[in-house]
Amino acid sequence: MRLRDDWDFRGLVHQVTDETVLERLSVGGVTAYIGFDPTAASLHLGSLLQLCNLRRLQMAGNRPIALAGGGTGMIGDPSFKAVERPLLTLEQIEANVEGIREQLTRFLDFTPAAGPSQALLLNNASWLTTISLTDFLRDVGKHFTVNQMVAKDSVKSRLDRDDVGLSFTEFSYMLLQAYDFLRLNLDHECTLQLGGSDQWGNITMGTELIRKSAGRSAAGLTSPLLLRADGTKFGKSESGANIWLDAALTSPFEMHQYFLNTEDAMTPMLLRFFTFFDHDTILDLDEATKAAPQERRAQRALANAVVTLVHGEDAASKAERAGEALFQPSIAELDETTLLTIVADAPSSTFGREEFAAGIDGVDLVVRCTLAKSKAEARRFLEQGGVYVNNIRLEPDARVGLESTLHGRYVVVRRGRRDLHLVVVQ
RNA sequence: GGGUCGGUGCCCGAGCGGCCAAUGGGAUCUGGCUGUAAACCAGACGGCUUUGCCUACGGGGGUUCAAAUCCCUCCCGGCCCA
Repeated sequence: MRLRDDWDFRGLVHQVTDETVLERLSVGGVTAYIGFDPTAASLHLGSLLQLCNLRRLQMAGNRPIALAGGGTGMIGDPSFKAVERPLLTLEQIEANVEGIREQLTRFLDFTPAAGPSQALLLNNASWLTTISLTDFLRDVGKHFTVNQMVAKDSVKSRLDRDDVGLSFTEFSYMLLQAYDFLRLNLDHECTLQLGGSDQWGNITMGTELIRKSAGRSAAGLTSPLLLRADGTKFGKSESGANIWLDAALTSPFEMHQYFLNTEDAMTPMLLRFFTFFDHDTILDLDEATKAAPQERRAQRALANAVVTLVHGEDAASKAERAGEALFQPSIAELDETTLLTIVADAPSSTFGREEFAAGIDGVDLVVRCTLAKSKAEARRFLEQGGVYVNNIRLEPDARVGLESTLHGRYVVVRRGRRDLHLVVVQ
């Protein structure tokens, strides 16, 4: 399968600077890069598409470069951002880059075994923090006019607003990213930059700089922005939190559940973006959703594929089994080992046997399990019928005691559809 | 530095002396229907020792029986001028 046909099928291409890009990628031997912002110590689902794209590139015989934005992270990309962002400290950024490095290795082959398509991880701090201001203004700034910079869609909305402004610092960001591309082009023969469609403006600044200052040609390719059917941004949990790739921040179980709950309309797109299934498999799954949506075969395949990719096969099958058992009332009939496997990812807390024997008030139980932020909230959940003990709804004024324990010491407390907590009585 | 407009709960935004824990929208949460979806419907949405009390409308101070609302001052932001 040629990369070009594959990417067309999957709808991975939004814009390209020229039509030869996909052709060259299909042949192989191209060095291409994507930048990752070290705004946190872990990447989240927002970066998943770009990670997959780099992986696809490499599989087709090209060399991927993951560029950690240790230098640009100090400035902050204003593209399509509504407000100025707080600056991160150098120490924060360095720590974040370290965390991200680890995650990239799951997607890309950084070993010499990959030969000419061996992946590289670079940090733009190495050149951005050492170039002098005057050099930068002469060598980079001179090639652009403020007129064109102001006209960029990515900053236009900020300039048009009358309640917030755009600092010079953030405004300069696009020049830094352009310079990154130039450096990679000169030092690593990198001729292509990929990104989300919001990066188009920054990418073309780079290709322009390379043409003007080095007289070389370079290209850009953007992927569509991931939107949910209702137009909102993809990749946040129900509570608005990010779904992280770090298992310590988002358990494999949560991630699995997230994809399992994908609405039908989104599933075909996510299968194309985030899995490496062949086209027939994908078309079959599309068909399965139409024929028997309640079975959610496509969602299951998607969830398993993504969790396997990010956390490995073991974690994926564990997450799947946990989900199956969790929503059955038969939880009380599970043997101890199975039960513990299922709730392994859930947060847990320990209660003393004596206090538990006396019976715990429902409100206290929910608060101590951190399933509610306050007693008022806990009361609300109870009154609304949103608290379950061992999958059985807990009445508002009920107490929970030893008779509720499974195997003499476990109680599975659930808040709402899918917020779990394991109580261990000691 | 000068002028001017503004800073309200997660976000947007109304209120402009008491009827304000603060209209409305969004987000979120819980429930219902379903398929552990989507859409839709209903309810909730600062805290507590919960018919009451406490904390909150950028910070501090003041006027008043009473302030998110008036005054002073400081901080922060937008725009214009220098």
